Amino acid sequence: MTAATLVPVFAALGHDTRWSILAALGNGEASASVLATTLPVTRQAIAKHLAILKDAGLVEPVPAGREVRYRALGSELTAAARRLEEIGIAWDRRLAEIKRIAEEL
Amino acid sequence: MTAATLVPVFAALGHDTRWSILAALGNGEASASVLATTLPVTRQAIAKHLAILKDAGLVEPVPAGREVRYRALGSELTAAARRLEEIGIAWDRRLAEIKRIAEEL
DNA sequence: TTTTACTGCAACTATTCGGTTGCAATACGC
DNA sequence: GCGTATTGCAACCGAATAGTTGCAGTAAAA
Repeated sequence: MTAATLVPVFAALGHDTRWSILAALGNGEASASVLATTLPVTRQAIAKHLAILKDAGLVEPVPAGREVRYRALGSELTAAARRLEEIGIAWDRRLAEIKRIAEEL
Repeated sequence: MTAATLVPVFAALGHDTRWSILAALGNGEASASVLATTLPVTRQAIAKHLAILKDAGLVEPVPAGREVRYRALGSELTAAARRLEEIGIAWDRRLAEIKRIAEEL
């Protein structure tokens, strides 16, 4: 996972409504119409969010008869998490190094 | 780290310019003015991004004489990464469970 | 003390984003 | 075949966002 693919993932995760959608999909696949019955926005708004989530690779369409269900994909999430953790550890390691040098003086 | 504090972190990470700033800070503390010499936006734009990053807890101001340097904090990043990984694993576990049930039929 | 460099605040602009309504197309159920 | 439910597309609107310029305040340096 490169940085170019990482940023859209975080952008997708940076909105409450999309977390609501992801949380709902955590209980199993659902179509935009079904999601619209429980969430306080219209089906079209949900469809847009699903497109964003799909482009980020966080969600996968599952055609089921005349409707299109969506499934939450955890793999992309864990991949992003790994990258995030690496970067965070690198920063803190640098901070610790600077602190160590400062205390030596 | 609760979901309410998690979403702003991802929103902050969902923009290229802010990643450029974070990458620059990864090489050590820097002020908005210094960052503006290398990045292709004005100091004021960088100052706004730094405020967003600070609110998300990703960055910390370090007053140094008449200037204000900023330091990248890895701790918030790793905390967010842990949460993300948990959620991703939970989703994939559910997917595997569904697949198992489907194969039993 | 005067100059200089750096920060902070405010106003303004253009674009993106989240959301809505309306309509066309299509595939299922009776 | 006919009605109905479901998706997809396009236009539109208001609010938020990313960016700019300009100016005032302030602290270091000469």
